[in-house]
Amino acid sequence: MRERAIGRLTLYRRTLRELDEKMTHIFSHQLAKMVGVSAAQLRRDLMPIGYEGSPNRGYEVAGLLASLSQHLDGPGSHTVALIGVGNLGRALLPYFTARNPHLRVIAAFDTDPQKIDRIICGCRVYALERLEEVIAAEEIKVAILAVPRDTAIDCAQRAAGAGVTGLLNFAPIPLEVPRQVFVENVDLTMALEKVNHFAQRTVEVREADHTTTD
Amino acid sequence: MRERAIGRLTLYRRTLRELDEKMTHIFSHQLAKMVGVSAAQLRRDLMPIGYEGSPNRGYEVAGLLASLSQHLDGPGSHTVALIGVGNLGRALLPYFTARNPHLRVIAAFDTDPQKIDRIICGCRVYALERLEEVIAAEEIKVAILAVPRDTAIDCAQRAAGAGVTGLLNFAPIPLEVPRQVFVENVDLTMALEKVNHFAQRTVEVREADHTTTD
DNA sequence: AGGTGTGAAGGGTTTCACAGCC
DNA sequence: GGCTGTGAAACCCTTCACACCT
Repeated sequence: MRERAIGRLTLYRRTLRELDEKMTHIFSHQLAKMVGVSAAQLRRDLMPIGYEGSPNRGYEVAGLLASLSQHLDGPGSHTVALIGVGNLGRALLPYFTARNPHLRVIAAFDTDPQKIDRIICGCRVYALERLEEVIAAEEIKVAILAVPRDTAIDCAQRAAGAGVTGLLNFAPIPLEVPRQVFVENVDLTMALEKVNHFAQRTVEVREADHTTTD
Repeated sequence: MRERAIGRLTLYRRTLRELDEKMTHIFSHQLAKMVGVSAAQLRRDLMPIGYEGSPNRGYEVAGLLASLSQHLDGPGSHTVALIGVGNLGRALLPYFTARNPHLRVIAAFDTDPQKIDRIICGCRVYALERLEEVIAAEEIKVAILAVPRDTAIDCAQRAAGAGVTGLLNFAPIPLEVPRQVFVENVDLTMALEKVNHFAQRTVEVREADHTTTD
């Protein structure tokens, strides 16, 4: 399915999980508003998963939830590795652990001897050398890459070699992995600079408005 | 300009900054590869900023850098506020501080009395009540929102009311701000679940490949 | 020959608008 | 009447292809 739409499906699921057992049915425009999309878009996103609502009751919450989970989750293990337990990694660990019991970070890797073999947020930190060994043994398919830029490409290749097929990459550098490995880049600095650009533009627009309003 | 392209312009600038004084000229395909985009896309992204390269030398690094900065940065202050110094916020502070000397986080806000009035990474933490006061006094236009979901909408509105025109939002909820305020949403849980989905799909594809290859 | 700038084509995503249904 | 599912249109973004330049 379309890349963008998959992301939104996870938002629908997340919202529905909290609604479950508070209400049994929901209309597209209600759910859409909670997620921040248009009703038309929600309905279109739902089309490929084949779950149908009824015109006068909307969607059955439990049923839609089940259908979404079936399409979003594969048959796999739903375990995740965290590569790099630095400043950012150490924050991501509790972040994901607290939020999503369905996707569990079960192994972390770092080079710092101070961190190796410690357990952080219920997750053991291994020496980076053991990356392939642990990922293969645990059959981990998803890795979060939060290492310094210089080592990111190497780490990504090693993870892919050990069986990882999905990477959430925080390093600001293009990875080089086999075609079938899915990479989602999150570039926080880019995001902040983008916000700054449009924020500055708004200032100009406001000032322009002032001159025309005066 | 187009939303996506602006993001990439920041990547070109970041890369060029490191190249500066190591080489004086660069071709589109070289820079494009470093950033992870196609050469055609880079040239198209550069079109609106009006900086022209020469066919046999490419782009002059210093000149392009200056031109990019002129278009990306407005006339404003380039200061940022961090709202919410919890698990994620405490990581973002050193992250941005270490990376980007041009955009400085100069004020943070939290409700935890333990944190208030302390200085973290050179940034003072204020009581959340003083949000409007400090943002207005410092003329901050950009804020990073890293508060719990329940308080995000309120914080965003207060920030916008105090003069913020750009928000980098980590809370998984749609904000409600005036039209002219630019919002960039970063939903880490969505990103991870998206990766998981495609990672699982790849497993299936691989297995399908196996059956056809056998 | 091997670059750049750009019109035109292509592909993906979102919105519109409406038939069909309860 | 007000909802759903969906073809069609609109929009945005990326790639192609090529004239032009050195």
